[in-house]
Amino acid sequence: MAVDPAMPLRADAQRNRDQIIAAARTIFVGQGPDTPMEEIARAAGVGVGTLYRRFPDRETLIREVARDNFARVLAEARASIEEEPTSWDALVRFVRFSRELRLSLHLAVISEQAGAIIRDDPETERFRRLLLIDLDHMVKGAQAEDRLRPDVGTGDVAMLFLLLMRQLPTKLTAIENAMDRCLALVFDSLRIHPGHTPLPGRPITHDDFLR
Amino acid sequence: MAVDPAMPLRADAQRNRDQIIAAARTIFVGQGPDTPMEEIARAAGVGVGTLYRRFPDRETLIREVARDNFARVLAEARASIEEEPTSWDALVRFVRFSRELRLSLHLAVISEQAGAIIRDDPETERFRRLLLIDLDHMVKGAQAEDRLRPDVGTGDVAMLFLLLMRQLPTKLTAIENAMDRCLALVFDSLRIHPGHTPLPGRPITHDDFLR
Amino acid sequence: MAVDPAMPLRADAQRNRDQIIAAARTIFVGQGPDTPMEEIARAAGVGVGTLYRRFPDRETLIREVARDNFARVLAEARASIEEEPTSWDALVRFVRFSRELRLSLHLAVISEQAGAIIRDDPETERFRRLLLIDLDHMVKGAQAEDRLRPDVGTGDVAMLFLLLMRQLPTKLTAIENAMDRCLALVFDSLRIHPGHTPLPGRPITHDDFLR
Amino acid sequence: MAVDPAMPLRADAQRNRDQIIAAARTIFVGQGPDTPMEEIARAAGVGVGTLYRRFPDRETLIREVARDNFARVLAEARASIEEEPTSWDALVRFVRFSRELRLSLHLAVISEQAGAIIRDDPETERFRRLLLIDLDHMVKGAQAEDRLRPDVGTGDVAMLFLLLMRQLPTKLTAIENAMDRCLALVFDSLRIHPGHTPLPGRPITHDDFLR
DNA sequence: TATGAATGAGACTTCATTCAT
DNA sequence: TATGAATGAAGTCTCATTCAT
Repeated sequence: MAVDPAMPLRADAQRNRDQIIAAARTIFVGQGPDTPMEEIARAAGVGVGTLYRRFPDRETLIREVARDNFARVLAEARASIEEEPTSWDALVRFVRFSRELRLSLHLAVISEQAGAIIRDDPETERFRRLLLIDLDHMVKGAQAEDRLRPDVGTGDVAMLFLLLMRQLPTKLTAIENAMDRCLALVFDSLRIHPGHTPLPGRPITHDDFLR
Repeated sequence: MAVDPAMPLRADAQRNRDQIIAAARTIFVGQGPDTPMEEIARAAGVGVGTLYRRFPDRETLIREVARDNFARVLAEARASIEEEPTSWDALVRFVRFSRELRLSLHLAVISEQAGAIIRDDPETERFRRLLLIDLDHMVKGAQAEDRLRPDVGTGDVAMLFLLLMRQLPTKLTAIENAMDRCLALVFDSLRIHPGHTPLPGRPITHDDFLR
Repeated sequence: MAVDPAMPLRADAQRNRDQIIAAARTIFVGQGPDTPMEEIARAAGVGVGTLYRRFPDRETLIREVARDNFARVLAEARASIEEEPTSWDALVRFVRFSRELRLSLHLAVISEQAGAIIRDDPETERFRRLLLIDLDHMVKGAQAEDRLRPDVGTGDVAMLFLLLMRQLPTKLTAIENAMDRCLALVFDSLRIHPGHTPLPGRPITHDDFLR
Repeated sequence: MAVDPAMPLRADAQRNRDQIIAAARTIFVGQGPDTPMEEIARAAGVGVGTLYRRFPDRETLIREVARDNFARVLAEARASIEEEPTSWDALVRFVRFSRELRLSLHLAVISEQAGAIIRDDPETERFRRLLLIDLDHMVKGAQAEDRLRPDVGTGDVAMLFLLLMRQLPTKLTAIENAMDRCLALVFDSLRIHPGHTPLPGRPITHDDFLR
């Protein structure tokens, strides 16, 4: 009766699972992680029973959606590193395009409960570590390239972009270019240039972020 | 049954009202606007009945908390303008210290429902306009002082700080100085200095923000 | 603290009491006996506190309104007997004009709870007995006058008019003459005339109605 | 979430639905339409959840019970017409046996709210029209048979029986034959006989009843 | 004494989860 | 196995009654 996680799902079951995750992602973004399970099931085109067979409770569903999302972000990070000519470029691309990140962050922030679920999940934790390693790679690389100011740490960058990933009210999103300009400004502050002011304290490092 | 807003409340009723708003503020920050009304009442030291007599439904409570909060932020903006020697200093102080703003933003973002309530409230809308006028004043002033780069508009600044006001997971908040460093970085990007890169598009103005 | 029923109320207190009964009567007719006490108080132009000082609970209020109403009906019955030339005329007038009766009946029927309160009240019971005596007087008199068919008892008449007293939906009330025609028809059936069909069973008497 | 009325219910669901309607009918008659939903559910042998799945709110439940009841009354009217030898007999049978009617009427009268629900329901309106057509048929037929006095309209008859359908306090119901005698009296007034008094106004017709 | 504020029990309704078909 | 029906706990809100001003 219990589902053996080792055995791969039958094709149709896998399709169901994917539909549910996709539907849940969309709905979580639009209405938050408290949306009735029945509504999620409906959006996925399955009955609640099927939803519960795949994900025994809401907690599990949230966790799986978060994992799935983190995996996509990680893939994007890796693609950026591999495909861009410099670390700085990789960093810029990664931040610019990883709007995907938003969902995980959104989930992690929007509800105490969902946040706790995500924080406590070892699998997500693993993704986070890997992601931070990649980010660290980009940051250190960009500093070696003399593009990124040397007095910031990977943690500083992570935190800054965490803030920038915020979901904004729909109305503001509509303002043309607004988000691009914000990113440009922030990148400008990270870029090496004469006359930048010293930052308080010490750099926040990669390690500071792992508890 | 309806509460006549014109007539001032009896002393004890006013005290209760204040306690409820204070309790709701705290709880909304910690657990979001979906917290059971009973819990809010308990935190305020009153019965649910009293909570409902003062605020006929959750919507009203959220709206009132948001109004109260916006009023505080506005007061801080004015104090900054009046008490700081330069517009740039006023801007820095306002952003640094207006952590209060966080709550309204949090509420406006954390739940579609709460966001809609706040957006649709004409009183909050009024606060928003006034606040934006003050911000406009600071921005224009700081540009006249040659401290703020001239290619940003009030809307750019508003948006940037909106993003930075984000509520972060508790763990990150704990990292010493992290937030200060982020703010410093962003201010650095706003400050006039040689070699800053041009921004895409045109400045987002004060007006862009008012729909 | 308890109210001594013997001591007559002060003038203003008596006025309050009357206002409350009048307001309650109107509201009970319009919205039934479950209307919030606060609304009744408002309609009477007093605070709830005052309402409760006069009538310790809803049950008491319902009882008092019913008593008041029965007293009016009884007065009408007596006036009919005294002022009309024949018993038959008295009966017709009493039934035609005692629309007041409707409220008590309405109350007694509209809610199980209100009905029980009224039935269990010895004072109302007393009124009922007196009223039935008067009705008996009219019925017997009208039979002696050879106007009312002899095979009906006072109980038959009471029951018939009880049914006719029914509160009708507003729409129907609006139909011109409709109620008058119904009453005329029924009176026609009571009047002595040739060829009326025998009734089943035995006459329902005055006593049948007193349990 | 919404129930598609087109698709027939699963066998068990239909059984539950029927039980709920039956239980609600009984309880509405006994205690009025304000009885706690939980009590209705208990009487039907289901959980509240089931009750709400089938009838999203009290309003819907009241409406459905009323529809069901009207449908039964209509069926009785038709059976009377088809099975009785004369229109007069049909009318007598219909009125005598349609005690079912009582519930709808009771509901329509006992509470302003319930009355409004029923009046506003187009389906019930439809039943009402059909019923009135059948009644019209009986009345006109009985007049053609020279059994029913010619100076009454279908509306008069409807109104008279509406009044007679009233729910009486339990105690009175217990009086043997009492109701039969009332009906007999009223039928007597409708029957053609010498010496009946003229009625005021003009006959209330079928059309008067349809607004 | 009159007022209207506070209380809390209880009714309504929703939805996570389980279970019969 | 997929479905959607049933359940009941939990949250929202109302209102009878009590109590402070």
